[in-house]
Amino acid sequence: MGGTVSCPDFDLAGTLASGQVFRWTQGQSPPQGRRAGPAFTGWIGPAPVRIAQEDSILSFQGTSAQAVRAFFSLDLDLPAIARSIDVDPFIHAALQSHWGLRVIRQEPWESLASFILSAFNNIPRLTGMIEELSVRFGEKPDGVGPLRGPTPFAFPRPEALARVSERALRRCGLGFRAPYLRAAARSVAGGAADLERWGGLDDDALREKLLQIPGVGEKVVECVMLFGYGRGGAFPVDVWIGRAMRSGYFRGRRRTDRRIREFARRHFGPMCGWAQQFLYCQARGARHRGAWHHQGLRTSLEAAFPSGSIS
DNA sequence: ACCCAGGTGAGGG
DNA sequence: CCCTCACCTGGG
Repeated sequence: MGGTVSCPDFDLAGTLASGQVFRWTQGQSPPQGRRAGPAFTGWIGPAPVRIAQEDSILSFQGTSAQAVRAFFSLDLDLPAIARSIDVDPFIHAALQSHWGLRVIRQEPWESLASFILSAFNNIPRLTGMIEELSVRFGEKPDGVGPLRGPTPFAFPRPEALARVSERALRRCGLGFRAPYLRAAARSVAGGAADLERWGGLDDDALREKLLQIPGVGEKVVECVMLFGYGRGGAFPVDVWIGRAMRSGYFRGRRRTDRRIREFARRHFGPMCGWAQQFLYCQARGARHRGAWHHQGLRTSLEAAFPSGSIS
């Protein structure tokens, strides 16, 4: 299966690099075509996929156009979302710098597991852990031929991980996260956590349910809601967003994550999760450009968020 | 060698 | 509620 889909207001490379998903890699050779961008390989649900962008056209192999659209939220109107969250100079700058960024919708289980593993971790290591788990416990779909990515193994199903000992999980480098992931897998596999059915719940009910899963706290809940269930009103506050928000909206003063989240929901409205993604990339971009290594935190954030503070 | 990382859960104020 | 702290490892 393969084909093309139209993708206005979309930045494939930027979206895949924005810390929402951890199993996509840039392929070696761009597909034929003068203005084609690099090809990426990864997974959309159970299917290994290869995909490349040329202007406003996405060409892909391995899955359906509908799956591609859903995965990258191409069915949503980014300009409309942007207008709704474009309420101050900080977010405005972030929207401009990262135009085309979209919130990805991946499977709730993979999202849940990935963000459980993100605790007190860094992205390179997290990526390695997920890779290791997939190689050892993921299924290999039949007929993985021409579009084989880095790993011909799917992300492990909860049933598979539920059978694995904590010790074996630790051997994948999970450290103290091993019992958390194991407990979550057992909870899902055993039916106590019915991720599929929970898709029908409203935000508050879903939040409450997810929070009961072992190893899942407020931050992970928001990530799963945003990246796994497509809930635009979720607002994960990680260290990067925390810094950015304190700097931009609270004059650098301490605020609890909860307060930051509540402020963001009021301030940005029902699609605040998208604002989060843009601000996250903006804050992280400042670090990648070296700002935080060579200057103080405050000054670098001012570089990342060029206007004066509000609120 | 040394520091630190996209958090959670437990304990106490 | 809010604050503090320990926590497995391996990238940088």
